[in-house]
Amino acid sequence: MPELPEVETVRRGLAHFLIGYRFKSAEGLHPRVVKPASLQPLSAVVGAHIKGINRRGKFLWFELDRELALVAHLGMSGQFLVARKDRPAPGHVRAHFELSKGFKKQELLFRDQRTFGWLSVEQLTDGIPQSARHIALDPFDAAFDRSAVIARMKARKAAIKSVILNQEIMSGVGNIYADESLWRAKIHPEIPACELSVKKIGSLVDAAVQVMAEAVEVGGTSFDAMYINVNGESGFFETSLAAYGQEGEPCPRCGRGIRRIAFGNRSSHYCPKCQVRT
DNA sequence: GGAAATGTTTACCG
DNA sequence: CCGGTAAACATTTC
Repeated sequence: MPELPEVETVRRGLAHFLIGYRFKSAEGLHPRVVKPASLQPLSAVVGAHIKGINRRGKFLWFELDRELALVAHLGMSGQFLVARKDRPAPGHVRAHFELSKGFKKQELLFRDQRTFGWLSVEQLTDGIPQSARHIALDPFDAAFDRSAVIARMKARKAAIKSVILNQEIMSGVGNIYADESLWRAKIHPEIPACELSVKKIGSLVDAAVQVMAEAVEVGGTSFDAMYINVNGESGFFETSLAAYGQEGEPCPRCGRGIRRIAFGNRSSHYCPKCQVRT
């Protein structure tokens, strides 16, 4: 379930287990796993040393000791698994990597049921891969400019929910955290952004940061040393969601039933009492 | 059988 | 050109 907190959890897991390792093999196992814009096949990373794992919004990349980076987007269902050879291979494995560091060996799998995720080999410009150049800073980036982002949001006529989801204004928020942030800030998802006060938009941005930070906390504890599932499943979803997926459940704040409405191809969930469209 | 599912890109329209 | 919406991508699960 990859939004920023899940991708960050994956990033931490990969960094924890793989920094310092060198790629020994790299193999795509599905015709669409390598993004068409990739400069090279996955084999271009063989021999490269992993210096770091970086992230912007929901984009992830392996920083290597060469010009190129291995970039990944998890799409809707992508996962990285640091697997063990003595365990059975799971289904839907789209790419396979072998790594080593001295005597130590690791096996990395990229799994993706729905195949909206991808991998690519790209050039970095100012440390950012080509495919993420248009993605705005996420709120955990040291250079994130809160008031500039709020001002850009305020200038939009579109519904606030599509504005908070716009990865070119602020990155990282997906459908789940959008609904949770709007619920926390008590904002109806369909209000045009320009009709909200700067203060109200500020409270929404703060709510997004807060809810995502809480999710990262929970997600960061889920590693299993034996069969390392670096997919960011956190347990956060079942226990802590106030609005998303809670249609008909009582609002944790006021007890009113959470309502679900259509939003493009998916849904918005909100409390009809706390989040009024004025 | 139908509906819905965490995301991004591209096409299209006004 | 811009902003905004809708569809497309594929598969599984409820």
